Amino acid sequence: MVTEILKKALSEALSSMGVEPPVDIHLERPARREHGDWSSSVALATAKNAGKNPRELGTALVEYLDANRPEYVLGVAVAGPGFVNFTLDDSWLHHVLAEVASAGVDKFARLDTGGGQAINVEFISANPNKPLHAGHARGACYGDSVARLLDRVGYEVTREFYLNDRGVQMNLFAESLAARKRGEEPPEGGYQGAYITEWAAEMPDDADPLEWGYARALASHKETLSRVGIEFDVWFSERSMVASGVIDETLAELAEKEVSFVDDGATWLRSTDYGDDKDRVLVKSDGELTYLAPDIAYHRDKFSRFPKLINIFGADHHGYVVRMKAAMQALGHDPEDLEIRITQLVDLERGGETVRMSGRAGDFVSFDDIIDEVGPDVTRLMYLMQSVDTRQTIDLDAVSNQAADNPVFYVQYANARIHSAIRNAAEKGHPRKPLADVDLSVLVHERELELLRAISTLPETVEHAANERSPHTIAGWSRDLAAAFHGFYHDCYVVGDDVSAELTQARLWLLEATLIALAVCFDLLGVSAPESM
RNA sequence: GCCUCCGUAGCUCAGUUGGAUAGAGCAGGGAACUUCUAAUUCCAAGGUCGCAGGUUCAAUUCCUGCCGGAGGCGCCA
Repeated sequence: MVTEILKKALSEALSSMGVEPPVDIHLERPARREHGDWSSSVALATAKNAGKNPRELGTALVEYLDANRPEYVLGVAVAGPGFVNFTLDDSWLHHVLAEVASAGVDKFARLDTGGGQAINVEFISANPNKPLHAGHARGACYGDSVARLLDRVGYEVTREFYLNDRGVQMNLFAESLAARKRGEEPPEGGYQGAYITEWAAEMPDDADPLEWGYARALASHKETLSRVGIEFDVWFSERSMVASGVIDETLAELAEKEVSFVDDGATWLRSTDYGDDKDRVLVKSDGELTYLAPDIAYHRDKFSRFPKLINIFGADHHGYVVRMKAAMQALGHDPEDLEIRITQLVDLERGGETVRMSGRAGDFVSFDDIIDEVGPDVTRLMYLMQSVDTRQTIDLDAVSNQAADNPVFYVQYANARIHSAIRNAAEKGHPRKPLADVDLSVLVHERELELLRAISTLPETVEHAANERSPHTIAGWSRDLAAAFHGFYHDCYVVGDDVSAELTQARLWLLEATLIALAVCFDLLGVSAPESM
């Protein structure tokens, strides 16, 4: 990689003048083209320790590098307060193209920063007593895409869904189903949604409402998730922990480590010792478990299976973060190994009017409703376009009615256009030749180079997105790539009277590299890559 | 009161370990199709990066305080 060449050259230049090079020399792509292809602020960063003026150090670096030109470097200049700017021969981009084309979708922008470490990503974990609703959708799309990113950078990823399949909520659910089955109203505090009535009608007369309802809800979850390409590796049952006794084991361990205590007839977790603002009840004075006890047992179990856990929660569960980390620390785990990501809430609007997520009758906008309305690809993309740190407002009319203005279509349209151009070239007698037989150096149009520059940034973008758990970075990048492609497509014909056969071949490979980059993005985002639209 | 997130163009949002003249989309203004999909492209316009301090050669970015918005703080889950 050219960045390695430049870093090495900078390091040598610093050493030659007696300055200790930093461990990681920072290279960046200047925002402005006149600042060259690559830039380093290393002179600014090291000047102080070297006891030199940044600009003078930068000038000295440039003199050395000018006399000892690294590969690809056409020119090197000092600018501003001491930036060292490199201008490269276009051939570096031709080499990028060759590398991308030979790597293909599987290998391009696939990294090994994870080193094969096992990692567990738990997300959604909605109660198995109702269909998934709109509130689950953001966490679902985000969690799955984070898992895809981690997989791409070399982690062994397990997607896990925790099922709260016992307790008060499940009993109320069963009673509500049974009541509807008898043609009665659900009990006090029961579930009022229309889906209860629908499911009750499906339920056989001799079915156990709890077991049947549980299975029905689970099937509903799986069906909805499969529509947007989400599959879980593990569905972990809370009940299974009661059966296996690990909840009691966990409580015993907490007691043994003296991080729990009994007061007022209840058992408490001494979470204030670990930064919580109050201690939390594990076992109520009536002997019933709080939600916390099984949850701690569950995370204890996950740690027995994985060295690293990621949980994705909605904003309404953020209070849970401190106490769960406290519990894990109390059990002897490094709280850093339990990473909890919070997704902020989503407001749905229709024509500027807020859509109520759940009404008095217990009805709500379901995840399925959204997929029905805008389709799976738009659903995923609209949730992934934006950082989960910000509250999101989605106008369903805007994303469905004005589909033409939707970024999803903009990016997918690029994919379709590429396939169209390839088909056209083949029909006009220009099947693509093997890469080795094609001269890529004929790609000199600014649009071509711009597209190649864009493609070249995908590996670092994937690495960043994975590290930051930020799929929206990929969504934004794919938009930029599509823009670079559309610009190229507009100005550069692949086949035409003014286009030589050699140039057609080189451009066909440029299309191939663009397809590869798009395919990587589509995979990470979980959307489809249409060959025509 | 405490905790989390947010505050950047008219609107929705990016902004990569702090970097050069802060970027996109949409809306609004002006252009471009005899050839591969105009679901496109190009040009112009649009900014007190909430406010005030601090650290730094350099702050939208880091720190502190304040203002504003959202959410959470139960022997509910």
